[in-house]
Amino acid sequence: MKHLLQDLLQHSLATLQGDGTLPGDLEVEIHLERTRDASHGDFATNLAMTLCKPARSKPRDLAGKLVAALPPSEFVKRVEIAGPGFINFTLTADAWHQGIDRILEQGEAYGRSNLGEQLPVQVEFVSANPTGPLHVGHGRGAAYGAAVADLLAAVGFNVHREYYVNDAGRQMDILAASVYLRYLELCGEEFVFPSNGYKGDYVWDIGATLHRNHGDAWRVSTDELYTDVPADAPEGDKEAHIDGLIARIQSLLGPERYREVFDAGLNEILANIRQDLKEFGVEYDEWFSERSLTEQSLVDAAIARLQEAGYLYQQDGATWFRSTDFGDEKDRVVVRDNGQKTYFASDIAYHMNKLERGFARVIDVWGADHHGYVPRVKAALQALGDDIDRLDVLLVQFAILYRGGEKVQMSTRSGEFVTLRELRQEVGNDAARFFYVMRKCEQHLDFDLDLAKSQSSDNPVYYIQYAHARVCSVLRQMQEKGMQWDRARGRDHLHLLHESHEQSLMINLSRYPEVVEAAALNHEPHQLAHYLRDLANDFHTYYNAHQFLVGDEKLRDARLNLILATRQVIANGLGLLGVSAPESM
RNA sequence: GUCUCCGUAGCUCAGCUGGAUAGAGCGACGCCCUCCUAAGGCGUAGGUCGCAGGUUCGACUCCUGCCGGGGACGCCA
Repeated sequence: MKHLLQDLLQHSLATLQGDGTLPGDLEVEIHLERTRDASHGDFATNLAMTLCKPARSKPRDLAGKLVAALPPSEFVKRVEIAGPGFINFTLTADAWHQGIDRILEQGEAYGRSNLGEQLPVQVEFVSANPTGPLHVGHGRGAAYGAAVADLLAAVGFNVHREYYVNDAGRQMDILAASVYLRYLELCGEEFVFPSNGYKGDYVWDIGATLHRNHGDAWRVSTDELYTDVPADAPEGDKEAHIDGLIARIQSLLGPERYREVFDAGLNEILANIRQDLKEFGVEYDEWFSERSLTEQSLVDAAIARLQEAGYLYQQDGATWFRSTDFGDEKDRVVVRDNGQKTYFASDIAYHMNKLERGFARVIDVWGADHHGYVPRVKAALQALGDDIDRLDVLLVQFAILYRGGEKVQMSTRSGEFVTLRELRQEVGNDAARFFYVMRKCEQHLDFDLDLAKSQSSDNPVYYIQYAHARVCSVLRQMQEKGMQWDRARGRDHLHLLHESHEQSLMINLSRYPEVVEAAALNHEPHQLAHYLRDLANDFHTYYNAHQFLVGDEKLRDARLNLILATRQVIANGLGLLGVSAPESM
């Protein structure tokens, strides 16, 4: 409907450009908005106000000319010029009625479009290190990333969902060492577990599996293990301690056995993460291995390209990237003085690879704590001659859990954090998915566990789902009463719907495609969440005010068409957010 | 210190990329089922949009500077 009016205005503009009222080379975006006040009609545009300068005419005069040049349309009931120069459109009842019919006609496809023209877009999200289970912070990235991806797909982009698996690097070595130490403990060795090691119970479990498979065959004595290993904190340096242990374990086990320990941890935890996300309704097209970058020498290739471009230099034994040339605060190390490449180096290679894969747009969903990281990644891509406008980094703030009005304390230290799985078990997938995307991503999220669990209208998820279930319930009642719904009869009598509740429901239903479009293009699923709440409110109000299963079958079917259309839109909208639409509650 | 996000009703937040008289929910108060789920609905009260400038026909929205709060600033990943 919005696009139709925009087309009409486009014609009008072309006419005025043709007769010289407006400059012919003018490129204008027609801004059309829903009116807040019914006395201003249904849609309004400020076109005449924005164009009065190039037209060198008064806004209201120009508005008059624009209106005069509008092609006629069966859906436009009235066009008025108001205020400083707004052009207000009032649509005919037919226009709204056709909208209802289109929803029933299109069903699940209602709200989808081909705006994206199947342009390939990559959305990379979650990408948590496989060093432990996903926690509630990752959950927000998962729900948000999945919703953004689904929204983009809904408006016609060819979306590629990807998880970057950090299966290389020091943190994974620390995990491997932690697993092996737990294994040694099961063999009967006694020592103080490193302060920097991973202490979660899951590390025990992996160590136990290792012990089951190999018995004491891979055991080494504590004395042997700690030879030449620097002391741990507080006397010594915890980083040097863990690095020393890793090196010692690597040499004692040899490459093959070490790799098995390493992979035991990696595979177990990654499998857990995949299962968790799958149960959360989050699916990926690709799990991209960091290790594969190294194996294909892509990291070396990236460093070589930066070298050729002249942006690398040596200092203090390390290799630095001159990111300050591109606005970063300071230069960054890509190869450490010990010869190890930094995480940043593989990230350059990864992003280079992403762009080479031909995505028109690459979207990274990161935790907001990585925000300082954005300039250096963009700097690297710029140095490599890539178009950094193809990369969007969306930063997601952490979620803070509240229970009984109190903040739930969490710390990643010593494994004391709430996992995503625990959250899902406590409040359910639907509430978790919805609550996570209720707020703008860059905003701190106060996640009220009690509210998420409550089955009342206070809880927006239940409120919306209940609207859906109520429509289903009406249909069940209809059948019990032996009534039949005839969609065509309903369609032919939509003109009987003249209650104000019916009108506002129809108007809101017609907004849905616009909401999906805006939510997708702005990467703001919360817009859809708020819309659905509003729509459900319209429905509940209507439900309370009027009986649907009335004796007059013409009116009854018209009303059923309207509420079935409502059900469809709620189901479609919830679906895009990964929330179910139950038939009964 | 630098960067970044935030500041709108008592609380939690919207505000459609600059529009017309600033909106919801919760909480408070007062109401509504011989009726398709009261897991619902209606009404009332509640605001110097942090402060001060600027940009213009027009600012909650954009710019600058303050004030207040969260977060980030490693040869970690």
